[in-house]
Amino acid sequence: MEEQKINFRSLKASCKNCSLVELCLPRGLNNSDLNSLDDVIKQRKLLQKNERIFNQGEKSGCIYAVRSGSVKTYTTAKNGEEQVLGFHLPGEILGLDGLDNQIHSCSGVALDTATICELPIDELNVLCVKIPGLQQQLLSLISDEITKDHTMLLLLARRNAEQKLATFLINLSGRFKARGYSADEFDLTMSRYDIGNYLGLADETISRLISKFKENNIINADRKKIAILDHNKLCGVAEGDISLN
Amino acid sequence: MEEQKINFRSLKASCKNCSLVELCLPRGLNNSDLNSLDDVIKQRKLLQKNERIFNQGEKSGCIYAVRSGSVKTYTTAKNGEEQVLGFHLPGEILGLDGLDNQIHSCSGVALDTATICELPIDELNVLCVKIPGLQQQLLSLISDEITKDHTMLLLLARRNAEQKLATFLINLSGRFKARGYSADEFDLTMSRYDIGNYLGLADETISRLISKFKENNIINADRKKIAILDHNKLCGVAEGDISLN
DNA sequence: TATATTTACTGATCTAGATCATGATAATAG
DNA sequence: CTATTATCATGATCTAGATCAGTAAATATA
Repeated sequence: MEEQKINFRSLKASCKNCSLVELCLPRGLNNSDLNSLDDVIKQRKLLQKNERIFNQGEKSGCIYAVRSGSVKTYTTAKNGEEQVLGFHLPGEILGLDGLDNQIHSCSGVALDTATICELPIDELNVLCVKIPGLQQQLLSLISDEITKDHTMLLLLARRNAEQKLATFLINLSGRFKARGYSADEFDLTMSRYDIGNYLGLADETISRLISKFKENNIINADRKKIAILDHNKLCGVAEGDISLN
Repeated sequence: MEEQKINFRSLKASCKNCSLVELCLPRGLNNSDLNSLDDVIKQRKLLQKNERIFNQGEKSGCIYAVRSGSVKTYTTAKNGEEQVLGFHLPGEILGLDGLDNQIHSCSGVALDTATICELPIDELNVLCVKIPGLQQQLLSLISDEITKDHTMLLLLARRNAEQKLATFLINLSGRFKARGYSADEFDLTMSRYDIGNYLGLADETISRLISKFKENNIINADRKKIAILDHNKLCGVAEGDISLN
């Protein structure tokens, strides 16, 4: 009974026929290498909203790829308060902070119904020796992660609320586009509170800014539904070239 | 003439007899592995204050270890403004954002007279296959870097000015201690401006806070000279348990 | 279907920290 | 040794965004 439940939740899918092959870890690998990678992937899990993928303080021995849905990662401070570290879309990798196979310093949780691929680090390392392209791809992911964090430090330290939210929306838009979705119309899976937490702002500020962007005909928004009406202007706000009334 | 100058600046030193062996990349390697690592290290450079180690937008093909002195890393935004990403003490590694052997997304500059070890990434990768301990150590450094960045995101997004500066001082103190220096008395090599930039604060705020910490007998400070008088209280401020008048 | 709970929006008020300004001290250059 | 420049400290003022408060709409639960 228990086992059947687990089987039901592990999906039969492979990197080889995954549409994310050009965005995700397997990028650039040939067919035979893809098969080796598929052998290593422990299972693909279907997660419901708010289900955890991995937990801060625990050793999972895996990194994770989002296959569908969306995920947020966050750290919990000593006093219990949370800091959202990122939102992750299909094809994006999370859990790199545990890549030395030690405990994770953050947690990952599904923001909606999501499918996750688990990649055991030990087996991945063995495979990296055999497949140089995989090693390269992994290094590239690490560098990207560090660079992304640095960009975020700049955003948090030097930008005002308008710039932060505009940058956030432009970034999301670009990532949706890269995945074949509309760059101008999309649904947010995270709450205003999560966005505010991520950007170092109060959730009220996020609401107010969304209203302000609407008044200025830069975006349209109805709760989670977002439409970008004027991409250039939004970029102007993000860069600080335009300051709204 | 030119060549002689370069020779003069490259120092004869090896990981094997470096006092930082237990803090730096070679941690945990045996003597024979240390020799292999020494063979890979391109050169050790002596840098004067304000000399660059690597530049944002350039491909250096190396990661770097601080052997003596101190270093800051920073990104430069499109509009030219800088964001300090970190200050680096002896035994610490920088340049991991270029580990995929692509261009660096930040720059590194000496804060005072410093010695730097250059580690060519390609050769390091080859060596990692031969020396599993080195691979493990490198992964550990990467995970630490990502975790450190995440901690910094939390600090920037959720902490007030007092907490930020107190956390900064405690962190520095601990890193000095780990290197065999006094945890309670040390010299800052960076300016108030750099500290403020790093913590997302104005330099005036840093000056004011240092004065406030002095008034509360938590620290003593005379320009760059810092003495921590009450470590517990400083921790209390960092945690937000104590709020100063 | 009714009720409770969460999420989003908006107004009023407050304050932490930015900004502007000035002087003092230290480091550096000439 | 003196002049110049960078760094640091501190006062006065201002404001972006937090906090507090209340309502409305959507979602979840009974």
